Amino acid sequence: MRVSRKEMEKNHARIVQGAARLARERGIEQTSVADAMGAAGLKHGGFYRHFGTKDDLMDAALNAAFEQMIAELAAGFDGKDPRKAAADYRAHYLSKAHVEHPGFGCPVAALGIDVARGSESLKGSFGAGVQKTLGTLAEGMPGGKAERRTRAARELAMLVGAIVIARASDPDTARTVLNACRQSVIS
Amino acid sequence: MRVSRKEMEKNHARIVQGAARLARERGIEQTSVADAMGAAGLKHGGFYRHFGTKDDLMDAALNAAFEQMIAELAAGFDGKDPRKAAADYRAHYLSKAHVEHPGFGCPVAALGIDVARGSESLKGSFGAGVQKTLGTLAEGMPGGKAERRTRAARELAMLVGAIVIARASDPDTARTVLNACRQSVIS
DNA sequence: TGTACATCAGTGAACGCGCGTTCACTGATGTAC
DNA sequence: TGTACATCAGTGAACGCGCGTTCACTGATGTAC
Repeated sequence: MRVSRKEMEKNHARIVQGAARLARERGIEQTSVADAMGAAGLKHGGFYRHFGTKDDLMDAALNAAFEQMIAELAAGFDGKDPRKAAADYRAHYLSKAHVEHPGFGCPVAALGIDVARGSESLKGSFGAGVQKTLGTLAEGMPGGKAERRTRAARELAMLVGAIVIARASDPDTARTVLNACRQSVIS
Repeated sequence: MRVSRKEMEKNHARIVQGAARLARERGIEQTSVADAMGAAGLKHGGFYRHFGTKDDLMDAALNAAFEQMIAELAAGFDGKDPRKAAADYRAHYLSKAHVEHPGFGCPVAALGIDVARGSESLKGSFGAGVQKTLGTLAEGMPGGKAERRTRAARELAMLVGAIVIARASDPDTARTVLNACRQSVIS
């Protein structure tokens, strides 16, 4: 039966958060509308009171995942030495926990290939998220303004590639690549 | 009707090659058995004369994609200055053509996330492919033996991350990241 | 504030579709003599 | 080499299943007075 507007907004947020987690764990196509509704404690029938299509949900979920990551990243830089913050973020990003729990991790590493196969609108949201990430990460890089941004882009590419490879490989190969990237000098 | 053993082997190879291309373009789950058979000029009904399950086909397709990439990579190193070969490979890897045509490109960048969500056997094949790739790429890196391998792992991570981000982003963001990685010093 | 009615968030059944897999069948290939 | 038969690669129809989406219905919420 009908719920209050406040309750509905909470449900909406729970659907998006659930979809953001499930999509990062299983993939966009492998996360069904019923899965996302179920994660919010609802049945699938009411889905279209919240979203026009599954694509709309996944766009919202992608944005939510980026917001989460960027908030964490920004918190790490807040009032701290930017060089140290960048080094800490790398260690955190390349951690065993991040490799093993994509559902709460970086959407670039978890959903990049899915988004590449998706709609232009999804790619727009993804690109915007990447740009915001680079903006914060650049603070921790050495050099002038343009140089910092270039280095941030390189750093993000290495981090994303390392996680993608680690998740898709046997434990030995994963360890090799993660260790190699942990030792990389930020330059 | 029945075809000769030689014809059957050719069909088998065409199914695997077609699946290797389609999986890299659309993803493993998004490539149907009928699609792979169709790409080989066959109807879907005969599939199970060639493979036990769809998973078996995708394992073969993944191995074929790695073989292709490693053969290309090795050819680039054959009899040439290893430093120059590594630089050329990077330029080739980060090219517009590679971003736009995943079907003939690196399986790490095209299928990494799919494999991460797949079976352990798929991850074993993937890890082995990564190790072989690192072995060749290491020849073009500076330093001692262990150092070269570490640098190769970092280089591959950056290349893979750059392509994943470029494919999933708007053209502006893609260009930013690709250019940043092209300029990176091999160290 | 209290009442009467309209609204609409959520439910559960139903739809058409594409999927992986199975199977009876066909007829060219492979083999035994 | 030639013949007779067994084999089996490929075909097309069929299966059960899960998917995204639709819809009639329910009853609590929101609103007009």
